[in-house]
Amino acid sequence: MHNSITLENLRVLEAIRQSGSFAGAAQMLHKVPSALTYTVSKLEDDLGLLLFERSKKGARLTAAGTLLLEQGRPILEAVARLEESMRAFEAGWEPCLRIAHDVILSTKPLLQVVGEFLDKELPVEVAYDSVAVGGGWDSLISERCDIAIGVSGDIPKGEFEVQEIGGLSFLFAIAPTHPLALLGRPISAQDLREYPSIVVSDSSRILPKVSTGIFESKQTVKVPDLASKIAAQCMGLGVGYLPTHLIQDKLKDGSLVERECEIPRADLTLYIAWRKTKKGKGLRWFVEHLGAADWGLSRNEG
Amino acid sequence: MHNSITLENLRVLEAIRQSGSFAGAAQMLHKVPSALTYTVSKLEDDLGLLLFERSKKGARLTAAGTLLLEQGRPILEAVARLEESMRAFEAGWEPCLRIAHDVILSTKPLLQVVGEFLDKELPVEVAYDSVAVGGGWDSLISERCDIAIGVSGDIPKGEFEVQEIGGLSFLFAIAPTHPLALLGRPISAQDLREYPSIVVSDSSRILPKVSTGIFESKQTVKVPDLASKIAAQCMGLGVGYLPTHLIQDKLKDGSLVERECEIPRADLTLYIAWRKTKKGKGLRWFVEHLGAADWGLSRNEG
DNA sequence: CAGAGTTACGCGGTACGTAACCATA
DNA sequence: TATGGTTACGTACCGCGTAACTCTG
Repeated sequence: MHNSITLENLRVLEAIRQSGSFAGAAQMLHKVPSALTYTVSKLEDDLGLLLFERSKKGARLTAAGTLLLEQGRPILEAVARLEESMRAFEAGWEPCLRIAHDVILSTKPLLQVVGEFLDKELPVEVAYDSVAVGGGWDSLISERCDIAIGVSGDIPKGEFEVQEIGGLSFLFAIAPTHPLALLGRPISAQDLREYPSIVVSDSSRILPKVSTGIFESKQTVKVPDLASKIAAQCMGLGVGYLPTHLIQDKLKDGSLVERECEIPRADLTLYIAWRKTKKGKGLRWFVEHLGAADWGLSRNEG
Repeated sequence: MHNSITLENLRVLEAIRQSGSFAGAAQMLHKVPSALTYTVSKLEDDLGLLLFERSKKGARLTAAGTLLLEQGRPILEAVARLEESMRAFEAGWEPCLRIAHDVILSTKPLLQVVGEFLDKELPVEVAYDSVAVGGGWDSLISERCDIAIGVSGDIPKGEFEVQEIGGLSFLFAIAPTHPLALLGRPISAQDLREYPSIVVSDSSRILPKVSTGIFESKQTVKVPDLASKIAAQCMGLGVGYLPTHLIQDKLKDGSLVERECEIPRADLTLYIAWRKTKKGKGLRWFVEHLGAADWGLSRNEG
């Protein structure tokens, strides 16, 4: 009476319902009709309910049978998904892959790669999160992600592996109406002190704070992300270096103009990074495809 | 390799996880440890994955085991619910009970009874729907509900059973500012023709339309439900009979006043109705409790 | 040695195949 | 007679209990 419902039972019921007869279901399941008679009869008197109306022309579900299968079908589907999950896990596909994406990079290439991955219809859940400039290492170290895209600078030694995805250069770009744009000569440190700078807040929680783009300015405006910084500089709120690849269109339509600045901003090499211990196929696949994606950066190779 | 996951397997895994050891789980399941070793080992090499890290102090789930059980636990719960459903069905509780509630009645007693029923924690889904005045029979006949509350008039013969819940009387009640309120004498049919009537639209789809409260008026305003009709008459938009029990407060605070009208409106006896063929315990229970509820109607009995 | 897990072995039940039987179109 | 369901019966396997072994605290 207890635990009489098994997955095999449900599969048998479902097969009978689908084919409309015990005989048809027996074929589907590579069994003989008498086996199904046995199984169904046993279940029926375990439950104390008739599940099929038998006729000489086939079998149809009773109300009880319908109720059972209506709730049973989703269970079978869940089990099928679970089996698929386990097969994938056995084949080396991790059940979940978390990607941290530095906002300094466009999301388009990432989304494209994610889309390609989803086409494989694997039971691998992909989660991605945008992190502030420089937040990738932090996310990786604190195990909030498995892959960080767009990390740079010193590589925390030992447990991580990296792959270069390109170089990032900066331009000192400001609104054409800004006083510094009209200067007519290279901008000096002295000039900079006279005007506010726009600074992206660093949301890194573990690594020491690395302020990117801080000049010695009399005022600074903190903004949450690079898009805001670009917007702020377009409005002439302040000045600062911006990643070349993100402001091509702004330079073209004149929202921003490039100026020479005496305080240089070193080029940055960006990487994808992940833990050496993680060896899932999903991670491999993503490292490979993210590495080959076009992030709009300068590349040394090819 | 296929269909290696069974409910019994999952139950065993869950017991081991809970107790933290094969020995403890064996006790829980009234089995011997070797049985679990057998079961788990078999599953493990069916899946090709280690599910537990065995130590001399117990057993802990591996990543694979965690994945399996994380998806497996909801499946076990679903099966438990399913078994409960079947037990209830076997005991005579139908899986779903649909109640049609005539808007002429307050929902409060209904909700109270539904609340009591839910306290029994049976796997019976209760659905209720409000139907327009007189829509109960229609809903019942077309199998859109199992119980109709507040039906009246002729009883479609044969296949239905009914139980009286009380009588419904009507008052000719209108806004105190309405010209007919100031008439100073009983209102005649002639008087009525001079002013708009408020009529509740009948949403009945199968039975012939029975217009409730249609006078021969030069104008009629169709409203979707009784609440709207009351509101409309309070605003002086028109006149008509209203159920006594629904306008007690309006009469008390003076939003409506009662007037005598020469065109009478017969009292109505209201019933609960259901199909004779339906014999579920839920239906029984609801008929009994809905019949005993206080609908604010006049009762003949005790 | 107490308590964990595993292995070897034997038994009982049960799910299933074979086969014979019955009923309908 | 072709098709579908049931019953009777024999069997193979599988899950489980018994028992002996191993390892740690």
